[in-house]
Amino acid sequence: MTRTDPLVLTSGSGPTVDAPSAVNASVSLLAAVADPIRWTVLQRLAESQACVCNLQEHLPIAANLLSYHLKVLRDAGLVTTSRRGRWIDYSLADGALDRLAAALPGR
Amino acid sequence: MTRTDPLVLTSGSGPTVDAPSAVNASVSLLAAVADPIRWTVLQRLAESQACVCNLQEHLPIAANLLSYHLKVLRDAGLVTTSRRGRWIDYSLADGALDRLAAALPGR
DNA sequence: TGGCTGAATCAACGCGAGTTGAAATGACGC
DNA sequence: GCGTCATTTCAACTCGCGTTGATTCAGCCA
Repeated sequence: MTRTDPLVLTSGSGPTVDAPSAVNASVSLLAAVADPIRWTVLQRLAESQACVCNLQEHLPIAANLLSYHLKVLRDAGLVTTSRRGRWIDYSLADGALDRLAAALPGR
Repeated sequence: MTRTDPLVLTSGSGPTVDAPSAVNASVSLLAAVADPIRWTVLQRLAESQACVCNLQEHLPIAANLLSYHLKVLRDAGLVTTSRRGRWIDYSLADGALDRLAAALPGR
């Protein structure tokens, strides 16, 4: 199980910053990317937006499984959707790559 | 379960790059960071090296649990160790932050 | 309206990561 | 030698993520 309680940290210097919220935000963002399917989807969306059927052509997985992972990316705020007739286009959310880079430790 | 079989991708353009290995390398690297404890350890090691006992002062977790997460970071090649008398110092591996940045999708 | 397609949702299941407690290893001082 | 401290390893457990199959929803066309 991934830790759910606060995980209070005592920073050596400074007014005891309650890092947990910032840490958990970064970690949940990184966890959304730390999956081969979701990583591949983001990589592709970084090139250009695409509808689900288009993403599916390049991923040998069931449609509902892809839909599940797309929902994870949506919940993480990394991708946005727009319906185009019968299809739904997915694209990278504004600043998604910047948010990811900022979520890495050591900065 | 996280997918273990190849996950063959068909790239729309180019000579059908067998991305799996590159994808899995990036994903496993990101998975090592996508944990609050390991994220916090890396954040601290990015400031300066530290012995386990030092890390432990700032993390309200059992010693063996910290040791487990340090092993994960070691196996990921993100940290290195050096024994100093009775203590073991952990420090960021060379280029660890660069490797992490390069593991993000969209580049 | 009806049937068809693209996509999301629901209800399960299985396995593995994270956690725990106890035992083992290694290094120092007496 | 013995005892203690710092750290790792081992065995067992739990719980959640990823996966699956079936169902539901939304939009198009005849």
